[in-house]
Amino acid sequence: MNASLAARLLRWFDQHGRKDLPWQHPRDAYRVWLSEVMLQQTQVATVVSYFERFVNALPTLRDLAAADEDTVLALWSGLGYYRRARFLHRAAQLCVERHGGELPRDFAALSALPGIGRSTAGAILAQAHGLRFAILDGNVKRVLTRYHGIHGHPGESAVEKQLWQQAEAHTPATRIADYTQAIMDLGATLCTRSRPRCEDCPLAADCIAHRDGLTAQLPSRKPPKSIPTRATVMLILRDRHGRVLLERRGPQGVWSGLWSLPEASDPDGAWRIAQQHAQIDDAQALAPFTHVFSHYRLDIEPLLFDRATAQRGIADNPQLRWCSAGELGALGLPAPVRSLLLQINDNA
DNA sequence: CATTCGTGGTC
DNA sequence: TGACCAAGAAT
Repeated sequence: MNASLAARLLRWFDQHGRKDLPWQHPRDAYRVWLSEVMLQQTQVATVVSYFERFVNALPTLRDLAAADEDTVLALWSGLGYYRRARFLHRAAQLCVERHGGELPRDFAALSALPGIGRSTAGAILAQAHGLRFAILDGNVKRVLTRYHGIHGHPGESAVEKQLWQQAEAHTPATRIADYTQAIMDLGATLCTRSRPRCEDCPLAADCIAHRDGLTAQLPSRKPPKSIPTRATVMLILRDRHGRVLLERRGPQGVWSGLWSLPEASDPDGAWRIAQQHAQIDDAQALAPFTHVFSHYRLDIEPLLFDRATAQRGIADNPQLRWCSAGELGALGLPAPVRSLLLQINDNA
């Protein structure tokens, strides 16, 4: 009989696991939490630089709680899923109000905080405090569906329930933090979605998918669904000093809370809106492009109104601001908007 | 339970 | 080059 899955994973981890990730040194609750939230639906290679910049600017939970939202969103800008940043910020403030400025060590209190679900709460308790809680992220799902030969998309509740059950069952009594890291490392480095390196895997001996040649079929794909296409005109109002008019987006919907360009549904509407904000004489259509979200694609037509003169009264509206190129770095901007404005500035 | 949240890399 | 998807959670 083979040694337990956990024992084999830990032995493998001691030799091949990742031990230099920036959130592992030091491995305190705040840093683990921040890393776990950044890593939701986001790969390690993308997160590392964001993480280092974030903890450098806001080294402690109290620093985060005391920061203003623009600072937090600017640090998050480009990472996507901006609701994560707003939840993170709010959760930090709740910790100061209710938990003495620290993350609670209690599962219920932890997972009651915004942005912390079952898996993230388990990861924090396991990695920061060595408590026996399971995680179930994409890596663990991939490892367990293959190891146990579980069919059906992991998003289905019945499948997910089964996976949680296995995740709990495999979690050992000791070395919880290492085990948690080990199973994620296995999924990230060996048990990858395409071309898994089963020849190096410590679990291959009794892995059902490996035995039956099903590693390419598991985990089961999400049933395909077509996504709609939407269209928008983005207004680039630029004054004689090169400043551009930005508008803060509302709390709901995509890019919530970020600074973006004013939008219209068509060029005529764009002219109307432009004239509300500034005196303008001409518009120049820039090259349209498409931005793809996970649930729809957005066709963007940028319209440049150059040499605009700001109307009076805009200063009264806190959701509007004229911004120089140098100020953009301190603001949270959607990735395509930041890219667009950089191009404009390069050509001007 | 299905939808809504970004972005960049991979094949 | 376009479809797919990666350390999920909230509603």
